[in-house]
Amino acid sequence: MRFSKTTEYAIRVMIYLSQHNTQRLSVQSLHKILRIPYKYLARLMRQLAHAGLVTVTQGKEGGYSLNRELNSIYLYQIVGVIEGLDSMDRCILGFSECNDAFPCSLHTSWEPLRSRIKEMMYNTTLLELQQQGEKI
Amino acid sequence: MRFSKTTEYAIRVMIYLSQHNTQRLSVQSLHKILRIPYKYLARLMRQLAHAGLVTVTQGKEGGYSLNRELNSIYLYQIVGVIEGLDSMDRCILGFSECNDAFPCSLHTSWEPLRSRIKEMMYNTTLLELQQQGEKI
DNA sequence: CATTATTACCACCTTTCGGTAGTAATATAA
DNA sequence: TTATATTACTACCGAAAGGTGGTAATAATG
Repeated sequence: MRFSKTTEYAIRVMIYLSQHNTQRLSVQSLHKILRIPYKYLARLMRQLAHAGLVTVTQGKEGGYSLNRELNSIYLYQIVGVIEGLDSMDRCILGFSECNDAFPCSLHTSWEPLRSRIKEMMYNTTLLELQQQGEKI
Repeated sequence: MRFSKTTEYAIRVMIYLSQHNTQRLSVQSLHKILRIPYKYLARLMRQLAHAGLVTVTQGKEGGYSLNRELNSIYLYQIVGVIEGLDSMDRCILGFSECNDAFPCSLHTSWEPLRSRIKEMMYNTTLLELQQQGEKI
């Protein structure tokens, strides 16, 4: 019951970028600060850029920064890039046929929770997260 | 944001056993009915037996059945066998230092959801699940 | 123009998860 | 007591996730 490590990385980077919104940050510096493996992070950043969540500038002095306003980048979008959006609609037991009319045994217990999680991800932007001001 | 496939298997098997509580079921039959890979399921059943969730009888006519009353086997125990109990207390971003006093940026958003999920797993027994009477 | 700091790209490596195969041990039943 | 249906155990296989290394392309700056 968790995000993949890559999704954790993605969220952490996006939050960090939102806390340093005006700057352009290199993979090197993000790697050092967030302690995410350099090459792996480099690939991840390209993926986020490809998905349009960040902009990238090549060459010396280049790097990454957010592509849009903080309040227009939603948590579900970040998760969606890595795990796919359907990960948030999935039956907890993995049955593709599971729905309210033909529920699996866990459906009644899980559905309200699933829907709250989804709601949270669809309502939370980087602005809210940035305003939380992590202490960690 | 999901259980591992193995955890899904484990829950499905336990629910099936609870629906056929009096019987002793072989891996062969469970495999055919639930369409879980035979040898993989065999190993999983041994794991569940080792954890004390099911009892096993060897030899011809042998097989598995629940070890305890339906209302004394909790969902968290099944998940715990496969993913470990700490999976339900884990910070959503993977920070071991994350807590209410020193939260990560997602903590405030995630904590209420995490705690509801945990609550559900600690309050749900096979009895409730069996009574759901899945249509799938 | 040469140097340097960066991203881009590609191939590979390692670990974990899911899955398979074969053989030994066990117990029932004919 | 022999055949058979089961679990037990161990080793291996394959795919996916996570991680590394090297080199080319790009662009700023001296």
